[in-house]
Amino acid sequence: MKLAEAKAQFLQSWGSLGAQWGINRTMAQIHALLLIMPDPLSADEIMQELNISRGNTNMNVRELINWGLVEKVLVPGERREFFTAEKDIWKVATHIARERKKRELDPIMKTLNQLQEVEGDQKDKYVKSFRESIQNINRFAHQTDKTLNAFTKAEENWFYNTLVKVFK
Amino acid sequence: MKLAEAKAQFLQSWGSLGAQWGINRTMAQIHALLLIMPDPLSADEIMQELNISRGNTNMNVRELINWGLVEKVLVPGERREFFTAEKDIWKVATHIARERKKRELDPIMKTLNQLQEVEGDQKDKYVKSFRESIQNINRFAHQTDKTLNAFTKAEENWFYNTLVKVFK
DNA sequence: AATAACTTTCACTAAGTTTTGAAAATTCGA
DNA sequence: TCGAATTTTCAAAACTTAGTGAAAGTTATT
Repeated sequence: MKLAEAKAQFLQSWGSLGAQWGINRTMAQIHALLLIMPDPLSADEIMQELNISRGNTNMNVRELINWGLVEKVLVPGERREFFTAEKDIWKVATHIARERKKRELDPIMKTLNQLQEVEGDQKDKYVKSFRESIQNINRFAHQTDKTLNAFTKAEENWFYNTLVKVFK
Repeated sequence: MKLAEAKAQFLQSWGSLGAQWGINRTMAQIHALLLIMPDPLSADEIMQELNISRGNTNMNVRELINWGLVEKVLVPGERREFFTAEKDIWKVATHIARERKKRELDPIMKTLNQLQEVEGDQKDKYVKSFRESIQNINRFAHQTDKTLNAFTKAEENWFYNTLVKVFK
Protein backbone atom coordinates (compact mmCIF):
# COMPACT_ATOMS: atom_id res chain seq x y z
CA MET A 1 0.00 0.00 0.00
CA LYS A 2 1.24 3.45 -0.90
CA LEU A 3 1.53 6.20 1.69
CA ALA A 4 -1.10 8.40 0.06
CA GLU A 5 -3.63 5.59 0.10
CA ALA A 6 -2.83 4.53 3.66
CA LYS A 7 -3.08 8.12 4.80
CA ALA A 8 -6.48 8.59 3.17
CA GLN A 9 -7.75 5.42 4.78
CA PHE A 10 -6.48 6.40 8.19
CA LEU A 11 -8.04 9.86 7.98
CA GLN A 12 -11.36 8.35 7.01
CA SER A 13 -11.32 5.62 9.69
CA TRP A 14 -10.35 8.01 12.43
CA GLY A 15 -13.06 10.36 11.25
CA SER A 16 -15.82 7.81 11.49
CA LEU A 17 -14.54 6.49 14.81
CA GLY A 18 -14.82 10.03 16.12
CA ALA A 19 -18.33 10.36 14.75
CA GLN A 20 -19.45 7.26 16.65
CA TRP A 21 -18.17 8.86 19.82
CA GLY A 22 -19.98 12.12 19.36
CA ILE A 23 -16.98 14.00 18.00
CA ASN A 24 -17.46 15.66 14.68
CA ARG A 25 -15.86 14.05 11.66
CA THR A 26 -13.78 17.02 10.64
CA MET A 27 -12.40 17.57 14.09
CA ALA A 28 -11.34 13.95 14.27
CA GLN A 29 -9.79 14.12 10.81
CA ILE A 30 -7.78 17.22 11.52
CA HIS A 31 -6.53 15.52 14.64
CA ALA A 32 -5.63 12.40 12.68
CA LEU A 33 -3.81 14.45 10.08
CA LEU A 34 -1.72 16.29 12.64
CA LEU A 35 -1.00 12.99 14.38
CA ILE A 36 0.68 11.47 11.37
CA MET A 37 2.48 14.53 10.04
CA PRO A 38 6.06 14.94 11.19
CA ASP A 39 5.93 18.74 11.25
CA PRO A 40 3.33 21.31 12.23
CA LEU A 41 0.87 22.37 9.52
CA SER A 42 -0.63 25.72 8.65
CA ALA A 43 -4.34 26.31 8.25
CA ASP A 44 -3.93 26.34 4.48
CA GLU A 45 -2.18 23.00 4.47
CA ILE A 46 -4.96 21.49 6.55
CA MET A 47 -7.57 22.94 4.20
CA GLN A 48 -5.81 21.44 1.22
CA GLU A 49 -5.17 18.02 2.67
CA LEU A 50 -8.73 17.54 3.86
CA ASN A 51 -10.54 19.58 1.23
CA ILE A 52 -12.43 21.67 3.70
CA SER A 53 -13.18 25.37 3.93
CA ARG A 54 -11.21 27.94 5.83
CA GLY A 55 -14.01 28.55 8.30
CA ASN A 56 -14.42 24.90 9.05
CA THR A 57 -10.70 24.49 9.56
CA ASN A 58 -10.53 27.43 11.90
CA MET A 59 -13.47 26.31 14.04
CA ASN A 60 -12.31 22.78 14.47
CA VAL A 61 -8.69 23.61 15.11
CA ARG A 62 -9.80 25.97 17.83
CA GLU A 63 -11.99 23.27 19.32
CA LEU A 64 -9.07 20.84 19.30
CA ILE A 65 -6.92 23.39 21.07
CA ASN A 66 -9.75 23.74 23.58
CA TRP A 67 -9.62 20.02 24.24
CA GLY A 68 -5.88 20.28 24.72
CA LEU A 69 -5.17 17.92 21.84
CA VAL A 70 -3.55 20.40 19.49
CA GLU A 71 -1.37 23.40 20.00
CA LYS A 72 -0.22 26.40 18.07
CA VAL A 73 3.41 26.44 17.11
CA LEU A 74 5.15 29.64 16.18
CA VAL A 75 7.65 29.14 13.42
CA PRO A 76 10.30 31.84 13.47
CA GLY A 77 10.15 34.09 10.44
CA GLU A 78 6.61 32.95 9.61
CA ARG A 79 3.61 35.12 9.97
CA ARG A 80 1.16 32.23 9.81
CA GLU A 81 0.28 30.01 12.71
CA PHE A 82 1.15 26.34 12.61
CA PHE A 83 -0.52 23.52 14.46
CA THR A 84 0.69 20.27 15.88
CA ALA A 85 -0.87 17.41 17.83
CA GLU A 86 0.37 15.60 20.88
CA LYS A 87 1.88 12.40 19.50
CA ASP A 88 1.94 10.31 22.66
CA ILE A 89 -1.32 8.47 22.28
CA TRP A 90 -1.45 7.66 25.97
CA LYS A 91 -1.39 11.34 26.81
CA VAL A 92 -4.08 11.91 24.22
CA ALA A 93 -6.28 9.30 25.86
CA THR A 94 -5.88 10.73 29.35
CA HIS A 95 -6.57 14.21 28.03
CA ILE A 96 -9.77 13.09 26.40
CA ALA A 97 -10.81 11.14 29.47
CA ARG A 98 -10.18 14.14 31.68
CA GLU A 99 -12.14 16.46 29.42
CA ARG A 100 -15.09 14.16 29.01
CA LYS A 101 -15.21 13.50 32.72
CA LYS A 102 -15.35 17.22 33.38
CA ARG A 103 -18.00 17.83 30.76
CA GLU A 104 -20.15 14.76 31.31
CA LEU A 105 -19.55 12.73 34.43
CA ASP A 106 -19.22 15.63 36.83
CA PRO A 107 -22.54 17.23 35.82
CA ILE A 108 -24.44 13.97 35.89
CA MET A 109 -23.10 13.19 39.34
CA LYS A 110 -24.41 16.50 40.55
CA THR A 111 -27.82 15.65 39.14
CA LEU A 112 -27.80 12.16 40.63
CA ASN A 113 -27.05 13.52 44.06
CA GLN A 114 -30.04 15.81 43.82
CA LEU A 115 -32.29 13.05 42.55
CA GLN A 116 -31.55 10.88 45.54
CA GLU A 117 -33.55 13.26 47.65
CA VAL A 118 -36.84 12.50 45.96
CA GLU A 119 -39.74 12.74 48.40
CA GLY A 120 -42.32 10.09 48.94
CA ASP A 121 -43.46 7.02 50.73
CA GLN A 122 -40.84 4.30 50.74
CA LYS A 123 -43.69 1.83 50.41
CA ASP A 124 -44.78 3.21 47.07
CA LYS A 125 -43.13 0.80 44.69
CA TYR A 126 -42.47 3.51 42.11
CA VAL A 127 -40.65 5.65 44.64
CA LYS A 128 -38.78 2.67 45.94
CA SER A 129 -37.68 1.53 42.51
CA PHE A 130 -36.65 5.02 41.47
CA ARG A 131 -34.56 5.48 44.60
CA GLU A 132 -32.85 2.17 44.17
CA SER A 133 -31.99 2.80 40.55
CA ILE A 134 -30.58 6.22 41.24
CA GLN A 135 -28.59 4.88 44.15
CA ASN A 136 -27.08 2.13 42.05
CA ILE A 137 -26.19 4.46 39.25
CA ASN A 138 -24.74 6.88 41.73
CA ARG A 139 -22.53 4.24 43.27
CA PHE A 140 -21.34 3.25 39.84
CA ALA A 141 -20.68 6.86 38.92
CA HIS A 142 -18.57 7.35 42.03
CA GLN A 143 -16.55 4.28 41.25
CA THR A 144 -16.03 5.45 37.69
CA ASP A 145 -15.05 8.85 38.97
CA LYS A 146 -12.35 7.40 41.18
CA THR A 147 -11.05 5.21 38.42
CA LEU A 148 -10.91 8.09 35.97
CA ASN A 149 -9.17 10.33 38.45
CA ALA A 150 -6.49 7.74 38.94
CA PHE A 151 -6.24 7.19 35.22
CA THR A 152 -6.04 10.83 34.25
CA LYS A 153 -3.45 11.75 36.80
CA ALA A 154 -1.06 9.25 35.37
CA GLU A 155 1.80 11.63 35.90
CA GLU A 156 4.22 8.80 35.96
CA ASN A 157 2.18 6.31 34.05
CA TRP A 158 1.67 4.26 37.15
CA PHE A 159 -1.85 3.44 36.12
CA TYR A 160 -0.66 2.10 32.84
CA ASN A 161 1.96 -0.01 34.54
CA THR A 162 -0.60 -1.31 36.98
CA LEU A 163 -2.92 -2.26 34.17
CA VAL A 164 -0.20 -3.97 32.24
CA LYS A 165 0.64 -6.02 35.28
CA VAL A 166 -2.96 -6.89 36.01
CA PHE A 167 -4.06 -7.68 32.47
CA LYS A 168 -1.03 -8.94 30.63
CA MET B 1 -38.59 17.10 44.93
CA LYS B 2 -41.59 15.13 43.75
CA LEU B 3 -41.23 11.79 41.99
CA ALA B 4 -42.70 13.05 38.73
CA GLU B 5 -40.25 15.91 38.59
CA ALA B 6 -37.26 13.78 39.52
CA LYS B 7 -38.24 11.23 36.93
CA ALA B 8 -38.51 13.84 34.19
CA GLN B 9 -35.14 15.21 35.09
CA PHE B 10 -33.53 11.82 35.11
CA LEU B 11 -34.99 10.91 31.72
CA GLN B 12 -33.72 14.12 30.27
CA SER B 13 -30.22 13.86 31.76
CA TRP B 14 -29.78 10.26 30.71
CA GLY B 15 -30.98 11.20 27.24
CA SER B 16 -28.44 13.92 26.75
CA LEU B 17 -25.66 11.83 28.22
CA GLY B 18 -26.48 9.19 25.62
CA ALA B 19 -26.47 11.78 22.87
CA GLN B 20 -22.96 12.86 23.79
CA TRP B 21 -21.84 9.27 23.42
CA GLY B 22 -23.34 8.76 20.01
CA ILE B 23 -26.45 6.98 21.26
CA ASN B 24 -29.69 8.51 20.18
CA ARG B 25 -31.65 10.45 22.71
CA THR B 26 -34.80 8.37 22.52
CA MET B 27 -32.97 5.10 22.89
CA ALA B 28 -31.24 6.38 26.00
CA GLN B 29 -34.51 7.70 27.39
CA ILE B 30 -36.38 4.46 26.87
CA HIS B 31 -33.54 2.71 28.62
CA ALA B 32 -33.65 5.18 31.49
CA LEU B 33 -37.40 4.77 31.80
CA LEU B 34 -37.20 1.01 31.98
CA LEU B 35 -34.37 1.29 34.48
CA ILE B 36 -36.43 3.16 37.02
CA MET B 37 -39.74 1.38 36.57
CA PRO B 38 -40.38 -1.49 38.93
CA ASP B 39 -42.34 -3.53 36.40
CA PRO B 40 -42.06 -4.17 32.69
CA LEU B 41 -43.80 -1.67 30.40
CA SER B 42 -45.75 -2.14 27.18
CA ALA B 43 -45.04 -0.24 24.01
CA ASP B 44 -48.07 1.97 24.68
CA GLU B 45 -46.89 2.87 28.13
CA ILE B 46 -43.48 3.85 26.78
CA MET B 47 -45.12 5.97 24.08
CA GLN B 48 -47.18 7.78 26.67
CA GLU B 49 -44.45 8.36 29.18
CA LEU B 50 -42.01 9.76 26.65
CA ASN B 51 -44.45 11.32 24.20
CA ILE B 52 -43.05 9.57 21.19
CA SER B 53 -44.63 7.80 18.25
CA ARG B 54 -45.30 4.10 17.94
CA GLY B 55 -42.75 3.67 15.16
CA ASN B 56 -40.03 5.41 17.09
CA THR B 57 -40.76 3.35 20.18
CA ASN B 58 -40.63 0.13 18.26
CA MET B 59 -37.36 0.92 16.49
CA ASN B 60 -35.53 1.97 19.58
CA VAL B 61 -36.82 -0.84 21.75
CA ARG B 62 -35.62 -3.28 19.14
CA GLU B 63 -32.25 -1.60 19.05
CA LEU B 64 -31.99 -1.81 22.83
CA ILE B 65 -32.82 -5.50 22.66
CA ASN B 66 -30.08 -5.79 20.05
CA TRP B 67 -27.63 -4.25 22.44
CA GLY B 68 -28.72 -6.71 25.09
CA LEU B 69 -29.88 -3.95 27.42
CA VAL B 70 -33.59 -4.65 27.31
CA GLU B 71 -35.64 -7.78 27.03
CA LYS B 72 -39.15 -8.81 26.18
CA VAL B 73 -41.20 -10.15 29.02
CA LEU B 74 -44.28 -12.24 28.44
CA VAL B 75 -46.96 -11.51 30.95
CA PRO B 76 -49.33 -14.46 31.30
CA GLY B 77 -52.79 -13.67 30.05
CA GLU B 78 -51.58 -10.63 28.13
CA ARG B 79 -51.37 -10.45 24.41
CA ARG B 80 -49.06 -7.47 24.37
CA GLU B 81 -45.32 -7.61 24.79
CA PHE B 82 -43.72 -5.99 27.80
CA PHE B 83 -40.20 -4.74 28.13
CA THR B 84 -37.77 -4.54 30.98
CA ALA B 85 -34.18 -3.40 31.40
CA GLU B 86 -31.30 -5.04 33.18
CA LYS B 87 -31.14 -3.24 36.51
CA ASP B 88 -27.61 -4.15 37.55
CA ILE B 89 -25.75 -1.15 36.28
CA TRP B 90 -22.45 -3.02 36.31
CA LYS B 91 -23.84 -5.57 33.91
CA VAL B 92 -25.20 -2.78 31.78
CA ALA B 93 -21.75 -1.20 31.59
CA THR B 94 -20.02 -4.43 30.62
CA HIS B 95 -22.65 -5.11 28.01
CA ILE B 96 -22.17 -1.70 26.45
CA ALA B 97 -18.41 -2.05 26.57
CA ARG B 98 -18.56 -5.43 24.91
CA GLU B 99 -20.87 -4.19 22.17
CA ARG B 100 -18.90 -1.07 21.42
CA LYS B 101 -15.67 -3.01 21.36
CA LYS B 102 -17.13 -5.40 18.82
CA ARG B 103 -18.55 -2.63 16.68
CA GLU B 104 -15.73 -0.12 16.91
CA LEU B 105 -12.45 -1.31 18.35
CA ASP B 106 -12.29 -4.62 16.50
CA PRO B 107 -12.77 -3.05 13.05
CA ILE B 108 -10.29 -0.27 13.68
CA MET B 109 -7.70 -2.78 14.85
CA LYS B 110 -8.08 -4.63 11.59
CA THR B 111 -7.51 -1.41 9.69
CA LEU B 112 -4.51 -0.46 11.79
CA ASN B 113 -2.87 -3.78 11.13
CA GLN B 114 -3.22 -3.25 7.42
CA LEU B 115 -1.91 0.29 7.60
CA GLN B 116 1.28 -0.82 9.26
CA GLU B 117 2.33 -2.38 6.00
CA VAL B 118 2.62 0.90 4.18
CA GLU B 119 5.40 0.79 1.59
CA GLY B 120 8.15 3.30 1.29
CA ASP B 121 11.58 4.45 2.22
CA GLN B 122 12.12 4.50 5.95
CA LYS B 123 14.24 7.60 5.42
CA ASP B 124 11.31 9.57 4.04
CA LYS B 125 10.20 11.50 7.07
CA TYR B 126 6.54 11.32 6.07
CA VAL B 127 6.66 7.54 5.81
CA LYS B 128 8.59 7.32 9.03
CA SER B 129 6.20 9.53 10.93
CA PHE B 130 3.15 7.73 9.56
CA ARG B 131 4.56 4.33 10.54
CA GLU B 132 5.39 5.49 14.01
CA SER B 133 2.00 6.98 14.62
CA ILE B 134 0.17 3.91 13.42
CA GLN B 135 2.41 1.70 15.50
CA ASN B 136 1.77 3.72 18.62
CA ILE B 137 -1.95 3.74 18.09
CA ASN B 138 -1.88 0.04 17.38
CA ARG B 139 -0.06 -0.71 20.59
CA PHE B 140 -2.55 1.38 22.49
CA ALA B 141 -5.43 -0.38 20.78
CA HIS B 142 -4.07 -3.77 21.75
CA GLN B 143 -3.70 -2.72 25.33
CA THR B 144 -7.23 -1.36 25.36
CA ASP B 145 -8.47 -4.56 23.79
CA LYS B 146 -6.92 -6.66 26.53
CA THR B 147 -8.30 -4.42 29.21
CA LEU B 148 -11.78 -4.48 27.74
CA ASN B 149 -11.72 -8.23 27.36
CA ALA B 150 -10.87 -8.61 31.00
CA PHE B 151 -13.50 -6.07 31.96
CA THR B 152 -16.28 -7.54 29.89
CA LYS B 153 -15.75 -11.09 30.98
CA ALA B 154 -16.31 -10.17 34.57
CA GLU B 155 -18.06 -13.45 35.15
CA GLU B 156 -17.24 -13.32 38.79
CA ASN B 157 -16.77 -9.59 39.08
CA TRP B 158 -13.09 -10.11 39.69
CA PHE B 159 -12.29 -7.09 37.62
CA TYR B 160 -14.53 -4.95 39.71
CA ASN B 161 -13.02 -6.26 42.89
CA THR B 162 -9.55 -5.68 41.54
CA LEU B 163 -10.41 -2.13 40.64
CA VAL B 164 -11.94 -1.44 43.98
CA LYS B 165 -8.78 -2.66 45.64
CA VAL B 166 -6.50 -0.70 43.35
CA PHE B 167 -8.37 2.60 43.38
CA LYS B 168 -10.13 2.79 46.69
C1' DA C 1 -61.45 -18.33 8.29
C1' DA C 2 -62.50 -13.97 10.11
C1' DT C 3 -61.49 -10.63 13.21
C1' DA C 4 -59.23 -7.98 16.46
C1' DA C 5 -55.01 -6.92 18.88
C1' DC C 6 -50.77 -5.81 18.29
C1' DT C 7 -46.08 -5.08 15.86
C1' DT C 8 -43.19 -3.65 12.14
C1' DT C 9 -41.99 -1.09 8.13
C1' DC C 10 -41.11 2.84 5.45
C1' DA C 11 -41.70 7.13 2.77
C1' DC C 12 -41.92 11.46 4.28
C1' DT C 13 -41.09 15.44 7.38
C1' DA C 14 -38.94 17.80 11.08
C1' DA C 15 -35.07 18.95 13.64
C1' DG C 16 -30.42 19.41 14.33
C1' DT C 17 -25.64 19.77 12.85
C1' DT C 18 -21.92 20.83 9.93
C1' DT C 19 -19.87 23.34 6.27
C1' DT C 20 -19.23 27.09 3.35
C1' DG C 21 -17.53 31.46 1.80
C1' DA C 22 -17.50 36.10 1.93
C1' DA C 23 -17.13 39.94 4.92
C1' DA C 24 -15.23 41.81 9.12
C1' DA C 25 -11.65 41.97 12.28
C1' DT C 26 -7.01 41.58 13.63
C1' DT C 27 -2.09 41.55 13.30
C1' DC C 28 2.29 42.87 11.81
C1' DG C 29 5.86 45.03 9.11
C1' DA C 30 7.26 48.89 6.48
C1' DT D 1 -0.50 54.84 9.95
C1' DC D 2 -1.35 52.06 6.00
C1' DG D 3 -2.08 47.96 3.67
C1' DA D 4 -1.19 43.20 2.94
C1' DA D 5 -1.48 38.83 5.18
C1' DT D 6 -3.91 36.18 8.04
C1' DT D 7 -7.53 34.78 11.22
C1' DT D 8 -12.20 34.92 12.86
C1' DT D 9 -17.10 35.35 12.50
C1' DC D 10 -21.61 34.33 10.97
C1' DA D 11 -25.74 33.79 8.07
C1' DA D 12 -27.18 30.80 4.74
C1' DA D 13 -26.94 26.28 2.46
C1' DA D 14 -26.09 21.50 2.49
C1' DC D 15 -26.24 17.51 4.73
C1' DT D 16 -27.42 14.12 8.26
C1' DT D 17 -30.16 11.94 11.49
C1' DA D 18 -34.32 11.21 14.15
C1' DG D 19 -39.20 10.88 14.40
C1' DT D 20 -43.93 10.40 12.55
C1' DG D 21 -48.00 8.00 11.35
C1' DA D 22 -50.46 5.41 8.28
C1' DA D 23 -50.36 1.16 5.94
C1' DA D 24 -48.84 -3.52 5.78
C1' DG D 25 -47.82 -7.48 8.25
C1' DT D 26 -48.27 -10.81 11.94
C1' DT D 27 -50.34 -13.50 15.52
C1' DA D 28 -53.79 -15.18 18.68
C1' DT D 29 -58.53 -15.97 19.61
C1' DT D 30 -63.08 -17.21 18.43
